[in-house]
Amino acid sequence: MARARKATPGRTRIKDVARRARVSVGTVSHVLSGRVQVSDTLRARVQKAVAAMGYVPNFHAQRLRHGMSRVIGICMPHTSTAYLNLASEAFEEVASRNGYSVMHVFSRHEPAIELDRIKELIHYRADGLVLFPSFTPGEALELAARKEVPLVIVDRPTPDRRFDQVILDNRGAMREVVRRLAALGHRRILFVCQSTSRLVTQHRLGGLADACKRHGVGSETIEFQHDAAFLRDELARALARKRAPTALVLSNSHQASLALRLLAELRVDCPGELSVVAFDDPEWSTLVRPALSVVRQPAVAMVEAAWDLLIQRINRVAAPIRTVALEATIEFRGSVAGVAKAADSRVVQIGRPSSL
Amino acid sequence: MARARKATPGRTRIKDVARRARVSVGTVSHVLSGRVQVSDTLRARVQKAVAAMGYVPNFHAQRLRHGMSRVIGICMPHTSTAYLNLASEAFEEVASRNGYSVMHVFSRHEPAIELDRIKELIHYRADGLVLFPSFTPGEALELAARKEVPLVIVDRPTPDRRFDQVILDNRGAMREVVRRLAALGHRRILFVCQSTSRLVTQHRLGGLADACKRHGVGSETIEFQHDAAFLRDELARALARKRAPTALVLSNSHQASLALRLLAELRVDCPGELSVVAFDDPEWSTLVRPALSVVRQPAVAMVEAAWDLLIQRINRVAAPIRTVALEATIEFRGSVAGVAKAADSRVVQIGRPSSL
DNA sequence: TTGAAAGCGCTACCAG
DNA sequence: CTGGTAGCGCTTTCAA
Repeated sequence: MARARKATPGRTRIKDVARRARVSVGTVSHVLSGRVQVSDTLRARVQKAVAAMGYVPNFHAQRLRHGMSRVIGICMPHTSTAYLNLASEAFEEVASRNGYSVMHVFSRHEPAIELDRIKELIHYRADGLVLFPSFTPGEALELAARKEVPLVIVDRPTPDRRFDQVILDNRGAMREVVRRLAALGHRRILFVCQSTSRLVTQHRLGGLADACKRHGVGSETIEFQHDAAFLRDELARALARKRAPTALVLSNSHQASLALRLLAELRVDCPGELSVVAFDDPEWSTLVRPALSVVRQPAVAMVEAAWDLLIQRINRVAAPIRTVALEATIEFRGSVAGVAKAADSRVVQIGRPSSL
Repeated sequence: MARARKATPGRTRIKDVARRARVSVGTVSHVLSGRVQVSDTLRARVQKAVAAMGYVPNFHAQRLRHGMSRVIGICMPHTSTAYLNLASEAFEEVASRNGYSVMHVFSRHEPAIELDRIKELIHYRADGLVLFPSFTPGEALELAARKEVPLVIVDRPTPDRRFDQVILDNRGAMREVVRRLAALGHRRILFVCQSTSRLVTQHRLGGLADACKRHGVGSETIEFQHDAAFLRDELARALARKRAPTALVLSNSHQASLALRLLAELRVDCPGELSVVAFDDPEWSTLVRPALSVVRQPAVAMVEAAWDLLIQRINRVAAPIRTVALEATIEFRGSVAGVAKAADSRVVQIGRPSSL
């Protein structure tokens, strides 16, 4: 390693192509970019040389030259849910279709890692950023704002007025869930959430309150801070009561899988005694019996909306900060049953029979 | 857009830092890299300026200068299985720990997309590539070989002697599965695979044959080419026979979920009539009843092995081409039961009782 | 210890 | 239409 590697060894440079085609580097560049007319003769020569040598322009030189990287950074907690998966693939797809590449990083729900990864993305000079934020993305957002990197927040509503956002219409989704449960005769709904301090939870609670009032349904909330034992006890307590809830709404698939386990332990019959609905749409929702009823986020549509917003920012389209809220798809399956009006708390199977 | 954007607007350059610190750009660079001694006075001035201006070096300029990108590309079919997820996150983690960034692309099992993505990665001048190959990664591999980009193949054994590989010890895993089934009294095993032409299937078939011979077990194979109806018929036929198989081994979680459905349709009792084991370890394996028995790939270890191999290639460590085969973890759960010796095909529950 | 300057590979300007 | 060349921001050599 005598002196700094002269060029990347073995890779052809534009100069080599030019020499071989007996033209100037400028001409090669013109042919390649197509932005300047070149005579057929020379163009043919250049193209032959390019093909023969398998020439691929040096990305870093190109980017250094014109300031944009044509790379979009995307940061999400992980990809171990169907939803994030779908989002991640859809994003790669739309980016690729538009001539962009994607740089993908994971924050693992850790604000510190998130900040670190966003830094990395900025360092790499991503033209724009898509962030599925952690619970406290403050620093990362601050950084993006300071660096003036276009960024759009997806998935988790965030109280930050500097960035475009794409979120689920949580309030509307919750209203609709309650409406449909009420229509099935449910009159007491139990809602489990991580923490009421989150904006997403507040939106859902808002929808819950709205709809409960309208349909004459009672509701209660368990704030479950990752504490399985606590959830178990609260669940047991709520269900043991005289006028126990007949429907349970869970905030995500993790809670759903936990709750299903707990209900089994507690020997609570689902949907006989308790109907269950969960936000998120885990892969296994149709594999368990009874099949889990879900509130599904429109992952692809959300990502496409995010793309549009981001591209506009990147292209410096003047526009006020926007928040796009998309509608959820609600799918009631075996885990939800109707409650007979007459005999209070008597439950009637409504999903298709458990043919598995 | 009068003339080509002069520099990235708003971003500080090393020149600005130098001016502010009243030193030359060389000195700033020296301070930043730490590779050249700088007096305390100047170093302090530079550091202050850097901090004050929030200076971050231009990545592309750095890379252009010294030829390596410190970016590793990773290409996998998707991330919608727990295994690929884990692998993807583990890889990001190990890369980050080693000062590399990861560029993540998905091939969707399409050789054409795979080739395209690998091209992209090479275009970005990734220092190295990790490939979870499609079934026919030939062209992509050819490209990497031609461009002399270090690449390691992970997950799916590939008949290509130019690259390091990290794979599961499929032969060993299959042997062990059979050994354990045999120990439980199973004497006829049914193996379902996608296509016997695949190397991974051949390895597994090899292990199956070995172990069947050793333990006096009979085996048969269904080659299932994504044809659910065909699988259903074959399954029905096999199970209707006089000496029907008592254990079913599936090649992946997709097959597993399909097979579970089909067995239910066919009213086959699992594990009563048929024990079921699947390669892969889907998230839902412990959520279904009976819990699915699995052969789990050591995702993290595989990725770490891949990293080591790759880094050595990147650093031009001379070494012969290596294939690292790692051991699987086999977990028998409710879906596997013992077969009583006396009454042929009489099955005994051995998993923990179906508490759910 | 410091600074000046060459040059990484490319694009785009401008002169011919 | 074509070619020469400046310069993107940085690192590293070399001379002071």
